[in-house]
Amino acid sequence: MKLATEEFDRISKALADPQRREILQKLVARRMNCSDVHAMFNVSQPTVSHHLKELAIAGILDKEKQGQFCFYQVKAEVLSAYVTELQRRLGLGTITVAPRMK
Amino acid sequence: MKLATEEFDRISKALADPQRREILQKLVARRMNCSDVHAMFNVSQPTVSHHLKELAIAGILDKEKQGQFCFYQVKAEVLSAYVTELQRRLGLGTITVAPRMK
DNA sequence: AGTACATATAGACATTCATCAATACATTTA
DNA sequence: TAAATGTATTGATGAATGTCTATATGTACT
Repeated sequence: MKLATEEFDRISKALADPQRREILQKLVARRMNCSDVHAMFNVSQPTVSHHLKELAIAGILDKEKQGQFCFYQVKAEVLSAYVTELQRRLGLGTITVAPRMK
Repeated sequence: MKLATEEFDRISKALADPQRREILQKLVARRMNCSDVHAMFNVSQPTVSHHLKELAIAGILDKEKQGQFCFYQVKAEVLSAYVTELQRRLGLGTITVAPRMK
């Protein structure tokens, strides 16, 4: 999977905010809905919703609505592609391992 | 080499700006001084200087003064450590290859 | 000394952005 | 239908930031 420069930059920006990065890390561990995430951090629900949206727009989260809940899930292939592209741009070895199963 | 969370976040931020990222990529190819970099982009010299400083503060550039020139060089071990830490946080395989020789 | 060149700093400005309170929208349940 | 719950949107606000011009600092050369 190849990332265009705009997608790459979008992901870089999405990862640049510590709060958003931490939210993402929680979602790496397990798929969750918005209020689950909200319960884990000291930010308001709209802020969580906003961060999840940014991550989804960047293409690294999948959004799945189930009734009144909205589950967010990491798109491991995109993250993997991002790291690969990052390595390439940084002149590092490009051996990237397939994402862990969950 | 292990990166603390603050260092990790600092690097993430440093990579988040497209202009700065492009400057970094040029420096991956070869060590350069400020005006060399400046000649490659349509931004002012102070802006280039600022970006180089940010990259240096983040720990991914080495600054070496030679007479009136100031050479900047990529610190490949730090970049490598960053990618490794990123993979870890994203739940991706952590096999990271040693940086290319130049 | 004085000029030219390389780089950094200071200060200003516009834009982006993380955050919040308030509210709207949607869905479930009593 | 009404209340409760989950999520998204709106609008505001303060802080961070990328960029510039002008200037300072430092170094080399004549």
